[in-house]
Amino acid sequence: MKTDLSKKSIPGYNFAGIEEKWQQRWGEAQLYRAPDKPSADNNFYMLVMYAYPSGDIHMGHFRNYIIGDAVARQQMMLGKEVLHPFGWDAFGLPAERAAIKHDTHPQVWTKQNIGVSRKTLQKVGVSFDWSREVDSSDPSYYKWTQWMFLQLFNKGLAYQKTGWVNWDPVDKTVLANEQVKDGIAERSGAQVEKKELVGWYFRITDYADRLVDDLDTLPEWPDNVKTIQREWIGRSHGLEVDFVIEETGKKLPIYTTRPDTIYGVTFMAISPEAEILKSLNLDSEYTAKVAEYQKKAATRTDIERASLSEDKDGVFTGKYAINPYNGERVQLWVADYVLAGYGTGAVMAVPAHDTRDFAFAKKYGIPIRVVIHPDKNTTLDVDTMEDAFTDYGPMINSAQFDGLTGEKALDCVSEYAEQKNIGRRKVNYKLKDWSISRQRYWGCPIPIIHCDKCGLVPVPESELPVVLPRVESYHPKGRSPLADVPEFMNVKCPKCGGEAQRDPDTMDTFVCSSWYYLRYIDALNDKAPFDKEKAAAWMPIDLYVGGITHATGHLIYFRFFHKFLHDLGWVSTAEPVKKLFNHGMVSDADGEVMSKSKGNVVSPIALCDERGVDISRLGMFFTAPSEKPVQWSDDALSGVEKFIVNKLYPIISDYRGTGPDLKCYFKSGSLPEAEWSLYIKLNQTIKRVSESFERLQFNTAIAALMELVRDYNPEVIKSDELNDQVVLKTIQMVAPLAPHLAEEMWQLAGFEQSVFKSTWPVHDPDAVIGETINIAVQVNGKLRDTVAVAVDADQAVVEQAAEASEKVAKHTEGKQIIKKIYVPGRLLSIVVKS
RNA sequence: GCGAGAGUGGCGGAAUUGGCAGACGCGCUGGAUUUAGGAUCCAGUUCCGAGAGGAGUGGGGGUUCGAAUCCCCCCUUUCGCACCA
Repeated sequence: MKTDLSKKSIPGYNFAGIEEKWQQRWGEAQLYRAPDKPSADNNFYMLVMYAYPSGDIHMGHFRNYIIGDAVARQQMMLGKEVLHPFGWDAFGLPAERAAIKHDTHPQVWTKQNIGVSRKTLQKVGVSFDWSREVDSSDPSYYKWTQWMFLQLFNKGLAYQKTGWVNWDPVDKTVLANEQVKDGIAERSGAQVEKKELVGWYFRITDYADRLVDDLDTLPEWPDNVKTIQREWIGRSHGLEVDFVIEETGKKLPIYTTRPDTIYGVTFMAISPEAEILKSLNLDSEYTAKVAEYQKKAATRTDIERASLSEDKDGVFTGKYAINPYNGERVQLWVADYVLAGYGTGAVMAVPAHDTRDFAFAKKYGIPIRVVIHPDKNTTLDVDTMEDAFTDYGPMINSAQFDGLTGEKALDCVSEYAEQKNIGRRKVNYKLKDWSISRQRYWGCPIPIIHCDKCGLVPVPESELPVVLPRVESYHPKGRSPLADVPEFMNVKCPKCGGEAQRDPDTMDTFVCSSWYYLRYIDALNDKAPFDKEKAAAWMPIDLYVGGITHATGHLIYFRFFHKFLHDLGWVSTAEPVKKLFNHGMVSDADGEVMSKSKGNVVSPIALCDERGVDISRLGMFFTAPSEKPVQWSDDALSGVEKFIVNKLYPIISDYRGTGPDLKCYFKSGSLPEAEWSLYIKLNQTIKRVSESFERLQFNTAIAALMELVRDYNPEVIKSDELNDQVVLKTIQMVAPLAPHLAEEMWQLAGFEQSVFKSTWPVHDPDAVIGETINIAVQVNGKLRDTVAVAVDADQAVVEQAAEASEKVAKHTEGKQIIKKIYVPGRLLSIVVKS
């Protein structure tokens, strides 16, 4: 791929040589090395999600990282001190699985992959500061993950409990709710089972309110992510009402968001897993039936339960509960449409005003009582109702509350409960505490010691890290492989010195990724996870680029960690990230997600070897705006390849060597027309490209550069200064997108310093509009002609020009002109009466 | 089912706030050069029409001098949530 540049002694475009040369020089010059402690107001923290080292990076990573790279490089040119680090999310199940498959050790496998992936990233010229690289599976890192755990433990935010968990029967481990979708484990694809198990949890629910409320302080986060997080946290305001079990007088609290329907309760329903069920003392004729039902419910997965939503079933317990509002006695049922983990695990059932309760009541012939009407003049008839009426409306059949509606009704009914001490207002969340125990080997050990005498004892900070022992066998057995390693398990209790045992579980890898962005700031610190002052200077992250898949997982977890660290005084900001950007996914030409099993993976490294890094980058940028999904096809490269090889690179041979002052603007009238219009084109391009960068829409930036290069014709340019400004500023604008090429051209132009040390061009505000402009002329809203007028022409001049147009006259002749609307610089709209 | 977004040429996509729809690129057509063309250059390329002209941003209605852009209804599609009481 040589270009003939015979007119001057400029070598052809040899991308391989250029890439190698500059990657080496940039490395030597430590171009990407971020200052240890930046000035507080002139820094930019550019973060991309760190990578799971599975083999090599793929096109999705490539896209993600070149977006971040373009921003980082432009920020350098804007004079910012830039932190652009990278690292490895190195613990986790896939490493274990792959290691088992290849009969190697997870650590070996992981380190190998890190080596390969790092090399690829360096090869594609991403401007990471590798001196800050982190590896979450390295003791120097996970020492501090354990430290984080201990901080949470000390504040009572890390705790152990027995609970119903999501059990992955394939990977044989517990999963967090965030790792299960539609009852299917995200990683293994297995149907998740319910299991009652002891495990560690983080009390993220303590932060639920702040996690919701502070979303309002993030204007630069995409709305969809904020909405997803709000719904995931699922805050609702309601009332907890104490119903009473008739026989025993024991309280049976339920949670409702519709206190205004409380007089419509005709039965109660309890989840088969609910604790209260055990204390009911069922009569013998019901015990077996209920037990059988519980058993059946336990074998059903969540999806099965949900898919049966049309057909609700349950069993009567033989017991009754009393509604504290009206003293009514209602049947108590067990039904698996009631979730054990939400509210109190029991609900008041109002068939007339809840679809689920309605279906259930219909099935079992339970009475339905209407207590809300759509409005004052419409009444509902129980006999003809086909579905529940779930909207708000005036209360009826509700004693003293009759006539109240909506907000007011909720208020009064709640108020009454609190006065009579039969209930209390309550806020509930769908968000559950974060389950972090994993019964697997390849993870961060939990720094807790179990002592018969002292209970749960944290490992003293001075003894961190608790090192993950190197073991031969780590096959999943359903309990942690570490439990079978006595050298690891058996320790002395740090408190009493007696025999004690370590915790055999390892942590969810999302714990590791909840604070990695802070470690980058001070990656080599062995006295603390990071230095507070350095963090205060760099934080918050100015831009975080990643895929949307993390909206309910990582992006909630790490906000939680950050807030916790904020409370401890370790970080100065309440939120970690100022601007979040989700790039679109990369799929193959048929729209299929690229995966090894499908064999449709396009390797960025192969692409870059074949076509060159800069062409590959430009191809990816040009094919779609960054937020949209891309169906990758090599066809996307042909346009940008021609542009680079035939158009852009050769302009360096037109450089005349004046070394112009790039800050110097030309004055209107100082250049002949052709040159002035090129000067305007240059400045329009600078403006468009700069704006495109702000929106991360590199496709339009490239389009603008293509236009500029197309319009650039050195033969008609007499001013060497202008000519050279165009050449140099074009190189600068293309530099963040095609760094090697730009750097090479910059050097050929005679510069000794890197183009990334040069200053990003600023458009001349007096030169973005030409001397004459075209004004559109509409008649009755239809475009009839355009007229060219001087840029400073007033309405009268434009009207005159419009009148002179035959095309316009054709539509206005003999008609009465009602009005004329003039939009300065854009159009003239003439309204006529026909 | 609920919620949010999207729908523009053969294709990827442009069009800050309502103001010349289709920038830029791919593909395609014609031409030039060439032994050759999967190279390069020039011209053309939304649709209908020979032309004048007309239609046109998923479909239908509306607001406006003017709508891809705002409002209402419908269709399609992507994503999220999915018994949360």
